[in-house]
Amino acid sequence: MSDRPVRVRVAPSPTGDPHVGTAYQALFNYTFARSRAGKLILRIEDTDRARSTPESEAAILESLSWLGIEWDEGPDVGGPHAPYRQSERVVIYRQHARQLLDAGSAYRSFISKQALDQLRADQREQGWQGFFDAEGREMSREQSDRRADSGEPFVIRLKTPLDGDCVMKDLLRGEVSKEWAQIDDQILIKSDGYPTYHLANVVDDHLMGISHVIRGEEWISSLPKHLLLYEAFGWQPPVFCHLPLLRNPDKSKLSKRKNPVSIGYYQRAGYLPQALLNFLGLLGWSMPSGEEKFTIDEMIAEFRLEDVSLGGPVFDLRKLRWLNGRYIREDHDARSLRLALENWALNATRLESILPLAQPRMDALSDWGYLTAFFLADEEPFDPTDLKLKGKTADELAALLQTVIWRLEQQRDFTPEALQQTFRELSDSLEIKLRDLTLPLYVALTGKTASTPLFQSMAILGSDIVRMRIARAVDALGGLSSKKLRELEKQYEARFGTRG
RNA sequence: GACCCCAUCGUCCAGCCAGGUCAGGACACCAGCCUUUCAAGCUGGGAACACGGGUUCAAAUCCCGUUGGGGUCGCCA
Repeated sequence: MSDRPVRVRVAPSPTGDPHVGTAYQALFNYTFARSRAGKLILRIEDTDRARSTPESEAAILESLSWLGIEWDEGPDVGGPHAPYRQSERVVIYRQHARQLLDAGSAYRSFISKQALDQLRADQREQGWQGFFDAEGREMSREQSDRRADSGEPFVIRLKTPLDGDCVMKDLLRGEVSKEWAQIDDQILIKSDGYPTYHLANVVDDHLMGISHVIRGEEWISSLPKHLLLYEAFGWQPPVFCHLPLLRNPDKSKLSKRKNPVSIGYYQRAGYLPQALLNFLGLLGWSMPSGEEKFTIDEMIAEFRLEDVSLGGPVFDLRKLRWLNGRYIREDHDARSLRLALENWALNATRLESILPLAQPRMDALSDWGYLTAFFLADEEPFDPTDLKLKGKTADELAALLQTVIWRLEQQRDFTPEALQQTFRELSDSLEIKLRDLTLPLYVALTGKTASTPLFQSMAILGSDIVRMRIARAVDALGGLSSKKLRELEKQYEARFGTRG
């Protein structure tokens, strides 16, 4: 299988902000592909039709391009295996699911979602770790067809062995084995007719000729299901390589609650794409020479997949900042730095969007600097004692600001009008006067109690920086315990529906 | 909780696979130098093989156990 042409893929799910974890996976896939004269395929895994959005997909492509990751095939550039968006390949998955049904490797399950919980609990009680639908497994094909034809809702499940071991091979870990009894009969086709990740990724990886699946460690526990699918189809599986997961400073899986994770944030905060990519390359891998500053091409020249280390690396912002500083100091003269600055934010368009907000507050041209500096910053320092809301304790305000962050996470349209609308609704439903609600936000966002108009300023700052600054305000107020957070989340969902 | 993965300075890595130099580099931290200040730069410093058993003349390196961390246990990916 090592003779096969190298074809790897990065397969993000367009369900939110472009994530640095995606960039990390993309970098290693890209580097591996280039080092082996192979191809990188970008595939959009949008089979979760409730959460996938075109905006998110566009943002992901844009972020990866910004970083300098180049893919050879993808939804935007096409390729011999188009389409590269899973929502456009549903027919293919259904055909393959049918094939599995015919072969007896999968079965229809007619259990309702409610009954499912009970059944699962029962099986657990009997000491069964996986899950299977005995009725569905036994059901004759005729009966199964009849019930399906009559319009009864169903899912298609993979028929997993009830005993024995599954022996898997991981490029970095060697052989890993797991009891089949631990593995549930994975749903392949959901009741909405869309495939789950497990089916879609195996079918696509095969059809697209993927030679190596390089993905996050979180997938290792579902590898048996994937392997079983390859076997059921009679396909040769690719080489699997699970990369460690990026971590928060407390070692938990990198999450937006504890660390900025959106690529867009790093862009807006003034990090250079080369530096961010270089930094990501330092996590789990190093140059043989020990040099820590390197270009992607230099990395490609030295990269060997088997050299990746397995400890979950902490995403250390301080080191990223240092590296970024080296790029700024070592790779630029005044002219090219000016260009970088213009490219980043110091350009006519951005300035002309900011200026109308400052103009009414300017008596001299020199007022411009202090009035608008916060537009061009990452963090904006504020006086924590300014962070208050009439009749609310610090804890209550923290909770309130967290609610605002969640609400903003769902805000696709970040125009002043849309933001105003959102905040009016927020103020109504929280029964807080809009004036009062916005005051702490001025402090968090602009560093001052009085500044340029909030919603217009927010629109210019952009969602990533806005949410980060509010999150920092929450921290400044003492933060929220995880218990408190869970409570708050419940209240939030009761009030505004489920969050992303 | 069950299963799986992982384990070198606070953090990121090198060393491990082919046991044998004071365990090396970087970030951060501290000190000094340079300097009109602050950075940057330079020099130096403190800082780790999780623990316990084996195997061996010899273990960070190989094996087992313990502990710790992480992941998974969805009609999310």
